[in-house]
Amino acid sequence: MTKSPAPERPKLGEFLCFAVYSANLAFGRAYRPILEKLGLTYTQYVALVALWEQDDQTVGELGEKMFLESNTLTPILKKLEQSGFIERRRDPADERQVRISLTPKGSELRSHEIGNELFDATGLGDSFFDVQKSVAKLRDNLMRSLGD
Amino acid sequence: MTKSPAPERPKLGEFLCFAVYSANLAFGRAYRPILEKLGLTYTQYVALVALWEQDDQTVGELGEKMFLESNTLTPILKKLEQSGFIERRRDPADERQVRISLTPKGSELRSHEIGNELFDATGLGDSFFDVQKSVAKLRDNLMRSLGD
DNA sequence: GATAATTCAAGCGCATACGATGAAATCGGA
DNA sequence: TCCGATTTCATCGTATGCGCTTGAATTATC
Repeated sequence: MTKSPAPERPKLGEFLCFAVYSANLAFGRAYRPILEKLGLTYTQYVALVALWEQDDQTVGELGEKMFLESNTLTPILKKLEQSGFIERRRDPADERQVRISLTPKGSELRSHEIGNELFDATGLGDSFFDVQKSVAKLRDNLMRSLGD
Repeated sequence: MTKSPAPERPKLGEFLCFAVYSANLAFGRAYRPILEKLGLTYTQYVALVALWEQDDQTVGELGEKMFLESNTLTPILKKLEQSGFIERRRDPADERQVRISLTPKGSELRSHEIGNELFDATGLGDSFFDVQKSVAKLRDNLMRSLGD
């Protein structure tokens, strides 16, 4: 019997899901020392970025952009409120909704350009934006395939 | 005073860190329904993949490949042991180390080709492997930059 | 051969992340 | 108007993920 051609099973490092999984851990660790001086966690930072793009959002809108449910977002937003970066208050027109808005302290942070500090660390050079687009596309495709 | 040209601050979706962050969430959700039929979580699955590549590793070696610390890995491995996928036992030569090895049940799972089921869902086509390489490179660059 | 330094897994506290559920407010049809 | 369905946020339980610390075992040094 001839030995099978051995389909060369991919090694762990070659799995895309694993690459994304570990790259996310790497980003978290790279950001940690920068953010912890500001008293922020990585997820809290992402929430602030979303609010810089569009202030005064409801919990649901913010969650849609961050791909998070309210049950995950609520404790994070309460922390950001405690730290004085944001305000949470019920919408008078619809008391079911909680609107999130930046405080001056939260807005001010925007000028720190934290994200730019890590551009070099990615080592991607000119392909940075291509990778960014590809990964975003990957995410959107996966999300869409879940809706079926 | 002339209005500044507005450096066009990147929107949230344009941040690479956010793309990776959300793509990781998307992968987790895509894998969940497949894996939960097998009684596995996403991280538990990644650990099994690492063991398929190389059986009989120590907790430390496994953690190095998965970019996880032993404190994170230990409870995950205990779950996998309870579920009957792996065995944990102290290395007689160095009793500090715990060696992890696959049970028949754990090895058998390899033939399910779970990863292949999601290839189409990524919608990347031929660029799949390019993206995989880019993201792995990104991760390695970030990790290396942390060592400085 | 005793002691100090190192290594390694494990325990603890905190912070996400998600499914299931609950509670309050709103909406919509009879 | 009234009552059930829906929307929206919050709570609870479980599972990662990390920094810090602990305790056991090995290695290095004298």
